[in-house]
Amino acid sequence: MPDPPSQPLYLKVKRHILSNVASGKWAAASRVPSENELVKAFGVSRMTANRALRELSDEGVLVRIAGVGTFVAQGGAQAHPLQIRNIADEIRERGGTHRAQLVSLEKVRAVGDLAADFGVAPRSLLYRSVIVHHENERPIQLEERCVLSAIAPDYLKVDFTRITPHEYLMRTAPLQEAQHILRAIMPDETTRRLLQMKRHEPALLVLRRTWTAGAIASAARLYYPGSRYEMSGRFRP
Amino acid sequence: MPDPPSQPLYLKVKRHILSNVASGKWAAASRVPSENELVKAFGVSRMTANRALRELSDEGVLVRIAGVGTFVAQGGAQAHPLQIRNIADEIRERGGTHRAQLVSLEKVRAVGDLAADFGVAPRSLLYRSVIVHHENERPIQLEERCVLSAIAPDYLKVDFTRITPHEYLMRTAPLQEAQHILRAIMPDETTRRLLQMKRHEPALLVLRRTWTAGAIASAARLYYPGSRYEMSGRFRP
DNA sequence: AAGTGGTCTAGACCACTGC
DNA sequence: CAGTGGTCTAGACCACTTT
Repeated sequence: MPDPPSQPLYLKVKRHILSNVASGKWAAASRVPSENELVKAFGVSRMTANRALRELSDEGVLVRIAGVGTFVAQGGAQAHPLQIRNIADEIRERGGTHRAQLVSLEKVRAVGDLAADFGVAPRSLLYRSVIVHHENERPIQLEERCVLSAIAPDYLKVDFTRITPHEYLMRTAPLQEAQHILRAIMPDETTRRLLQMKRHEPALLVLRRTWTAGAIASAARLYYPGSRYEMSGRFRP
Repeated sequence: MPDPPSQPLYLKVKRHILSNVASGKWAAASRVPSENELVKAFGVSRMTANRALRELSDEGVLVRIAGVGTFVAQGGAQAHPLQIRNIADEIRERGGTHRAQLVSLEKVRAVGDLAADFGVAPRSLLYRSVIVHHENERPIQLEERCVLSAIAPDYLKVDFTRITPHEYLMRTAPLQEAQHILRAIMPDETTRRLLQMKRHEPALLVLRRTWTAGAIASAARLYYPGSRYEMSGRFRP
């Protein structure tokens, strides 16, 4: 079948299953199609169906039992101290007012560090937004975000003073997985000025990458002034 | 080749690569054997070699670049901010050696903020330990911890060069709930010296409080050098 | 042109579970 | 017994990078 391999077949199968699980159409503990059923339904080889199911199992979405079948995993009710929250909601909950200042919004090619940092192929088309979020007119977060153009084709037309990238992306590409990296750093001069920080004041840097069906959908660098921000979370192990 | 499949072949290949990476024989950024080289070396098919390399790539051990090769990933000091981990285990998992340097271990009275933090009456009896944890003889965490004397009566007699406070407390007072607060700060002079940090280098401060049966059992201030440490976590929302 | 990784196929054998 | 997942093979085509 010499189809135009626009995207890998195993990803198509993964996405099909993921969307059914995410929408709740396939409830937890319910059975998903077996490898042979997927072979017939998608016209792929068993190895390809196997890879889709195996990866979803590795990711915790499915549970496989040899000789029995494959089932939707129980959705763990876990509390995460580092939630993915919308900064505007966060500020409003504290009773503050949120304002977004758009610094730049453009189309870029992933080259060098960008491709490596964000884990995409070199020269991929990305959209990049830089926004300063203010709480009560004081800058509290500098958000530098890159998104895959394929995920959000209209990204450049969005009015990010009215809606945050987080809100927009949640609508168009519901995330499945996220990675956070936290560092304490000294901000560079540009970052320092945008956040109106004093000299020698450290910043908290959060690198956040979100994934949809195995592909990175969006990567963000979030800078917080050390003196004005803290992250906290409470949970039960 | 109908060998006794005592263990999957792709796991043998993975283990071979992992042991070479963990032992440092294959340094970061160095090249690992290509799929075809593994095919010859292990007598497996290319699909099997591919699976071994792909999974190690998914796990962050390797980085693969199509058309170029497969390389050992840069392994930084990493921890999950969401988990409460034992720093000694964390270091050992990275293949490093852990050493604890006891700075002080004493009995203190809860006064002022300390009493408020713990929610105990002023002048209550607390135990306080200050320890510098080293990874490969470089300081990586300064742990300043206070525990309720009622929770751990023998705290002052423990040899904290052999067991971490975390390990000890897990035995005597299994925690039920925890709170984390993360900040980027400039360390004071004492902290800076204990962690052998450069001037103007920021630190990551984690305030951790744990509860047992509704009462605070322990409160810790964990300082990490910003240049030598990062926390990361990956999860599904 | 040669080598790399990325994907895919159409078979195969195995151990296991449920009927 | 038929069905399941777990693994493996020997090919194949592709896009890419390096030489």
